Amino acid sequence: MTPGRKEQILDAALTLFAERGFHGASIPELAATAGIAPASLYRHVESKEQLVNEVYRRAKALLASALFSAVPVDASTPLREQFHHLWWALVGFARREPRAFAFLELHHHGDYLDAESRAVELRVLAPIAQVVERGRAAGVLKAQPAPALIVTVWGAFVGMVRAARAGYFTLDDDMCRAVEHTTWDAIRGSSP
Amino acid sequence: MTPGRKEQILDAALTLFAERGFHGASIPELAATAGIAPASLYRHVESKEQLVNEVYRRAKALLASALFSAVPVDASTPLREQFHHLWWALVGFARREPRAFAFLELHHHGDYLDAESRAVELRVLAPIAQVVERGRAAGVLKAQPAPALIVTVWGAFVGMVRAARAGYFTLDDDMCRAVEHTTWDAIRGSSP
Amino acid sequence: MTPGRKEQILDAALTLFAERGFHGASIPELAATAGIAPASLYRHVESKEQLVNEVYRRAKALLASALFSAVPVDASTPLREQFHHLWWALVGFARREPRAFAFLELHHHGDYLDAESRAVELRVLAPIAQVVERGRAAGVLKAQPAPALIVTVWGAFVGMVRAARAGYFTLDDDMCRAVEHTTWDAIRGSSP
Amino acid sequence: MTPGRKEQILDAALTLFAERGFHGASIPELAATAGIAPASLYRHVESKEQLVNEVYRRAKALLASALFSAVPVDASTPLREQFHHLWWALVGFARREPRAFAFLELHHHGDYLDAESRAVELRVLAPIAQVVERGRAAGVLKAQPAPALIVTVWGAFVGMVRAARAGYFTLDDDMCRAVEHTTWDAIRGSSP
DNA sequence: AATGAATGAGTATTCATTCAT
DNA sequence: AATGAATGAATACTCATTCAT
Repeated sequence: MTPGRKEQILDAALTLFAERGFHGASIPELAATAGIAPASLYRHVESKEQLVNEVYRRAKALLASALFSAVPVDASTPLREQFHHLWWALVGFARREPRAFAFLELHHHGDYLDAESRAVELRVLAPIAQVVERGRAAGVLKAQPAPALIVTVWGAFVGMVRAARAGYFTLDDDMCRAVEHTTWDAIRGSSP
Repeated sequence: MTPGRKEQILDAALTLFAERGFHGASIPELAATAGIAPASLYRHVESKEQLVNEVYRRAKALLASALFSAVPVDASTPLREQFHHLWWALVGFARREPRAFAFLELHHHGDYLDAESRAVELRVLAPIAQVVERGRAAGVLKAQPAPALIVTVWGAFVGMVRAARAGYFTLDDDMCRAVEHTTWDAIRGSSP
Repeated sequence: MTPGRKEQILDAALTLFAERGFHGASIPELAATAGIAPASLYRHVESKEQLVNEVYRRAKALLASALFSAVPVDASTPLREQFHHLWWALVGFARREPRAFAFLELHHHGDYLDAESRAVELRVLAPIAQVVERGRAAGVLKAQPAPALIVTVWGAFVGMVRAARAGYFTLDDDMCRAVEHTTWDAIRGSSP
Repeated sequence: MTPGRKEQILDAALTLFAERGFHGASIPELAATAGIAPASLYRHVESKEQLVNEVYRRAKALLASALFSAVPVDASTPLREQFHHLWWALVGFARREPRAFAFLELHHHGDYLDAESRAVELRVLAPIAQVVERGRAAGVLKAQPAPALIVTVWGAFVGMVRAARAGYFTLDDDMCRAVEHTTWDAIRGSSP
């Protein structure tokens, strides 16, 4: 009946799983956070495992759409600019959906994730990989293996968000710009 | 009597906690992995919480010693060289103690960590911070805020190790060298 | 649903706690006696400690009501008659609720009793104390300190019930009358 | 070796069993209180059950000897005087061995007591019964059934000690005398 | 659609006891 | 004689899940 019930459940699950992990969040807690009885939860969800997987796919989809929307259809856009779009798309995501971001970080492993959930993993980095490949081909990026470049970008970004969440600093524009700068220098080629 | 009992337990705990997290690893499993009965575990450990904390402190100590040993006493060493030492000390640690590395990544949050365990957190990054500060002062590194530089280095490193663990590539010398390269370019100053 | 569930549990607890004491009665036993699964017990009770305390308060309330109902509102009733009422009210209680009586005897100490439970203790002897005080004031009872009189009455009564329970005799009217007689002589003044 | 070892154990057991009951006192606690290791306890004692039984018999023996010594060999002693001896022998025991007294009260039931322990029960009240019987025969005591008289005396005494232990008053000479007085009046015949 | 009641399987932890030293 | 180490069985309690209503 209540149209948002499922939404409430997924939202509660996102929060609790992100905070305490899969095994640390119990069904009674999840139900209580969602404002319903434990038994009622099973009207909307098949099992705890199915629930994490659903949350996982949602979070990934959110991240993926943030990323895809950042890569311009027009391939002629200068790479530096593309990188800039990508970077701030990521920042936007981390700011808008901090719980989803934290959840994804904590759950990209785990026996409880099914095959389909794991599959999403790779697809998500595709936009980054695509930009990188194009840049390498055009000689604008370093000649290093693509994975080295990707890992540097993604790692620096995650490190920045984590540090902010841990309280070392706030995720303000200045900081994001600073790390965008270091990260771009990390991957760009040496030619002017 | 068996001198290695405690060691066995801490070892088993390191493995299981790293693989499944605190709540995902049960006492029966921990005991079985250590090759003893659940009840026997309590002759060596006060509680499950005390056990994670002990494992946590050990892992941090291992990481800390790897880092400290990498910073040369002689401050006149060129910074690029210092960075090189640091980088490969980290690589050495991640290779030698992959479980400790994974454990630390997964457990730097968590209600079950006591005050003392959390305190170690900051002390560990001190050597990196120290090198970075010196470099900034000398104009060898970028003028960006130190945290931005540190986060880039540490993030890229963690990203690399994680990606390797996830199976995207192996943590071989070539890959480590490649990311060392990108990372150095990320933080070094623009002067020749 | 089953409306008597809680009742069944409290009843089972009364029996087992009275027979074996708090530590001697286990949750599985309590649940089995109540005809439910151990886990189900916790839908009705918060913890074992809360359960004893609930049983304790119920038993005390039963005893208290038996006693209060025995003291006539009309203070002009001759004291011998009042004592008679009191005595047979006690006998009635011990006969009707032998388990409650046994339980109270065994549990008026114990760390597991909370502050509120202990508080009931004193209130219960109030009716006896009241009768005794009135009698002393009127010179119908001995001039001995009230506690000496109260303790004699209550002690003789408890002794009688205990001996009956131990099988030395049955708690029949003759025996109760006999001890009523001795006890009255114990406290009554020497005047005709 | 240490000659008093067994004594220490029995003493610790007396204390703990009296305070917390059989099931409430654990072997580790008993051993700790006795100042030895749990395993060492089993050098001196066969099992926890055997230990309670041993403590039980000791306590009963202590009480029995207090009572027996109070009944004068000379049967011609006036009964009031004999009662007086008996009463103060009991008082002496309750004061000298408060733990033994408390222990006996708490443990005269219990599955863990073996046949022999239970047997002691009856023998102990024999001296009281003997005095009572003699008094009834001589017409100095009430004509009520002997058990009624015994139960009154013993019950009032136990009630007094319990109340003192519960903190309602101290077991001083005045109080003991007062209750001796009420109790004697309870059982003595009506003749001058 | 929602839930109170119920429970088998599991949780961390303790206990009484044995045994090698 | 004494004990550290070990453990099977038990303890109080929680969980994920089902089902009747």
